[in-house]
Amino acid sequence: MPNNQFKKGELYSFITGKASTAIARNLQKRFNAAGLRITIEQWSVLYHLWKEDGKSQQELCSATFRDKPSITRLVDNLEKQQLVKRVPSEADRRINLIYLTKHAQRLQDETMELAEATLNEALEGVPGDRIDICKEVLQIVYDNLR
Amino acid sequence: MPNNQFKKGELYSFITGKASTAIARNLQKRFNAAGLRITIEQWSVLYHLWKEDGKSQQELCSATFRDKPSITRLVDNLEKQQLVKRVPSEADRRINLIYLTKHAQRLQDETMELAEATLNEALEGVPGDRIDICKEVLQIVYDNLR
DNA sequence: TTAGTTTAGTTGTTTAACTAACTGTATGCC
DNA sequence: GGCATACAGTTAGTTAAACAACTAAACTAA
Repeated sequence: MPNNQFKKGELYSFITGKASTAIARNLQKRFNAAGLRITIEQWSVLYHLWKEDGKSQQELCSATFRDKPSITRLVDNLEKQQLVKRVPSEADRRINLIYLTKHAQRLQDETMELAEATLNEALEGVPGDRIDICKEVLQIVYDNLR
Repeated sequence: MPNNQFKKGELYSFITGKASTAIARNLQKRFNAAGLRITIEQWSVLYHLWKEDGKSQQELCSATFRDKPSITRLVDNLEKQQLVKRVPSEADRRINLIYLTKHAQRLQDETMELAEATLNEALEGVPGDRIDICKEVLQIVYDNLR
């Protein structure tokens, strides 16, 4: 059966992403309260560098689902805050490799704990198997539209 | 059982809302392709006015989950494009009531069809009962954090 | 009635997203 | 080698979000 049987009223929240907006705001507040002067968008870049340092800007584009100008400016701002450093690739001089500074390395544990706290608050009362289904649906949505 | 049993890897997508970003971009492209010069954010304001015309800016804040400055500027831009009109309330002169113009009324059917098309594409292959669960989880997340 | 408070909306500043146009480097092909 | 093309990243301009500070109107309580 086709799935245009969802009701019109459901349309809005899916499109506007109220849930993920609420999550992002909650985490940003936690960062602010902890005196961390980084934005969620900056954190999302650091997140992928913590997983693997020295990614190119292009790789950060794919990883964070952002376009090139967005990454240029995020890296600009992260560099101003001395959290990352652009290093031209030896092999291909078009490429910048982005490396974490010591300062940014130290942010990992604290911010990941805050992120987990936000998710625990967000998902309170939701059984694990429902979270899994939700996650799977969102992954399919992402794959369908990418 | 507590639900901090979700794996770290799941953390990122929930927070960054990649799925809703993908949905919004897809719908924006459909608007552009149809020659409609409105943003998703503007559409989200119109959406609530189509449901009930003449809302105050404050009511639009709650409905769209945006803050007051955001609504001020969205209404500014919608007014520039002759899509809405600010009308000072007779009863309380602090309040602006926002009314759709004829032009905006005509946009409803076309944009709603495009939004449904986006959601059909996004949710292709997802059984209806899984969509329901996903929607419920996102609603709980929103309620938990609001 | 008037002083203090709340409410509705606006303005200013910084950060980010999107599009388009641009620079510089690498690659592929003849 | 030289030219076309593709690729990595930057710059410019518009729209939007978050936060703080502000104006004006309405309410409250002495």
